[in-house]
Amino acid sequence: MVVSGFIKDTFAASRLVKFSTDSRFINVDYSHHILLHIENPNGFTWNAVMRAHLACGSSREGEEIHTHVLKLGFGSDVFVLNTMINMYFVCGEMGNARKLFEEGAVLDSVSWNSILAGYVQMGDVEEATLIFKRMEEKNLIASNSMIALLGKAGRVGNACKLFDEMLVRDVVSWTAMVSCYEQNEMFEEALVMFSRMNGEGVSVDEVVLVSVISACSNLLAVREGKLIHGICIRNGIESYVNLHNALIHMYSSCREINESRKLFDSGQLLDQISWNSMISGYMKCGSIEEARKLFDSMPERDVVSWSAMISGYAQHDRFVETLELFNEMQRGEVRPDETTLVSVVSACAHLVALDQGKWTHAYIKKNNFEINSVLGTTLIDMYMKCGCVENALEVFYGMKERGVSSWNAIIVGLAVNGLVEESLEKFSEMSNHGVAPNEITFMGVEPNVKHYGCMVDLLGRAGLLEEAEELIGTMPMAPDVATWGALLGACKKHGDTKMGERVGRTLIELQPDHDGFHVLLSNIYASKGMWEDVIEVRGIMRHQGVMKTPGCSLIEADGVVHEFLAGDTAHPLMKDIDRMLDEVAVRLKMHGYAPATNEVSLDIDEEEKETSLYRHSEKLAIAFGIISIKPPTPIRIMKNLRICEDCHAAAKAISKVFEREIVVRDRHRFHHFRHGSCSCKDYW
DNA sequence: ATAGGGTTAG
Repeated sequence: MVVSGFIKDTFAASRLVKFSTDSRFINVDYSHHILLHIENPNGFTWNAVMRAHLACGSSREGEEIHTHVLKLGFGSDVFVLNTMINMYFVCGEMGNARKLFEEGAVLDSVSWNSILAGYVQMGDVEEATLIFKRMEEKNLIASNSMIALLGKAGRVGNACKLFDEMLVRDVVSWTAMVSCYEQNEMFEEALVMFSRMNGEGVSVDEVVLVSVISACSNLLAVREGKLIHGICIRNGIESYVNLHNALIHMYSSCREINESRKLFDSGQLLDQISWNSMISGYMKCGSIEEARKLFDSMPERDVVSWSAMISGYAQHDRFVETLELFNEMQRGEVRPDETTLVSVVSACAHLVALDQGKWTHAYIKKNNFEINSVLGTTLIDMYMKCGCVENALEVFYGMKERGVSSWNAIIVGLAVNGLVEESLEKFSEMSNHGVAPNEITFMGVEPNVKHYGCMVDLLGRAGLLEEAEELIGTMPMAPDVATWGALLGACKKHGDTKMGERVGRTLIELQPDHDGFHVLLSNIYASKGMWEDVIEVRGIMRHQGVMKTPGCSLIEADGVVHEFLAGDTAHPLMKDIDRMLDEVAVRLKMHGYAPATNEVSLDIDEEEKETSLYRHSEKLAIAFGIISIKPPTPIRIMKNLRICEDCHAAAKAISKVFEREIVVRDRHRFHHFRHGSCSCKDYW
């Protein structure tokens, strides 16, 4: 369209500008061109021009026009003002937008909504909330956008409250709530919200349907999915392509891949996402060959199509095909991206294909791919599985951002490669970096609350009491008695009365009938001369009828199981055992081992301490073992509790001096003592 | 005329 001469009709000119911005041929220059030919541009015109700048995101030229607008006196046109606010925040200049807003002589509800929308789009909850609070009239649009913002910020409670307080709600308000739940992985609540919405007779649209179908996919709720599919059909919007794709995805997530295929075959409107969804659907359902057929027949393959196939092969342990397809991909036009490479590196890790792995790493570096948290973690895993600790560390140190998985990969990898100390070092480094460990951090096998217990114990023994307590605070499950017990023991050992008291009281609450914790707490008080507290704890014990159960060890000799209790003298061979204990003491002393007289026993009363030091059940059992179990059979002792520290020292000494192998099994693991050392160095 | 909600593929 050519504009010649001046346009007298301002309205027509403005429409022309608007056309240039609304049409697909957004063109700032063209709108300027028209502007030059307009005799009397009005607010409408300037607004249209501002919109052109808004659409192009060119704030510098926008500012020029802004100045011009002010000069001509259109600064007080509220439409122009609002569009300028909008333009500035689209260009990321909230400062300018805010300045306009605060200085604006005429503000209407749209101005308020616009400035609010700016902060909402930036995700700035604090500023948005301030603006929202300042609004005299909390209109529908502002409330809706606040709900969406709160949802994205994870503040579900605040979003609900706002929603409940609204006097008028429309489909957008409900959609904001549905998606608020969804984004916070509260999928059931999202469905409930949708059915409440239906109950109130609010008419649905494709936006809310797409959102709620996604909730069904996540819940694998195919029954509800089908109901919603029916709603789509009744509303005549089932062929809306996004909705169509969401349904295809929903059915394949629920393993009804044939339903997906029906939709796929019936769809007049298929896009790239439809094809890719179908392929990944087949992969998810294990129909690898069907996925391949579809892939081979695709009119156009993008990086997602390739990645879907490559990662599908990797997820089904078809690693050779993973690498083959990746090689085929490189012969074509489509470039892989970070996600593709994760699958490839992961396949290398499983195949322990170090050469291909190294090649892929080099490829990543050469092509300047960003080694993000996921890709870096996969590389670390690959190198660790191949035993290349140095390469893994190099990747680790080169990473900009490290998630908890990255730390896990390095901690577990080091441990698996036998570098236990380095692994533990990384563990404490992880805490220093403010990354909370998860279950996997505590080894690749059977991660559970016990691993926390071990780690708390380990940290506690090293005197890192605060770290140990912090670790308990980050546990994803409720800390059990053993975990708190480990920390209490550490408090006792390192003389932290304050923490010990806190932990001891927690424990007593948790398990009021446990004898050991009462005694331990009372011992902690006793060691600090806090006699009144000692008396109180002893009083609680008496009051609750808590009896101290003695420690117990079992040992088998000639097919007979012998039981020893701490302080127990009932065994028929007790005289021999006593004699042997004396001999043990003498021989140990001869070899320079000091008798453990200054060790305070953890589970024995103060007054019993003197007499029972050598009557710990394990020590009795060891003495008995030396008498009854002929070498070279190891002396095998079973403890139903954790073996205590002075016993451990004794076992080490005895294994050396008496040249006997001793195996103690507590409820966590086996402890082997040979030639004066223990197998589990990491533990003690 | 200007302001609000969403999702689907690796």
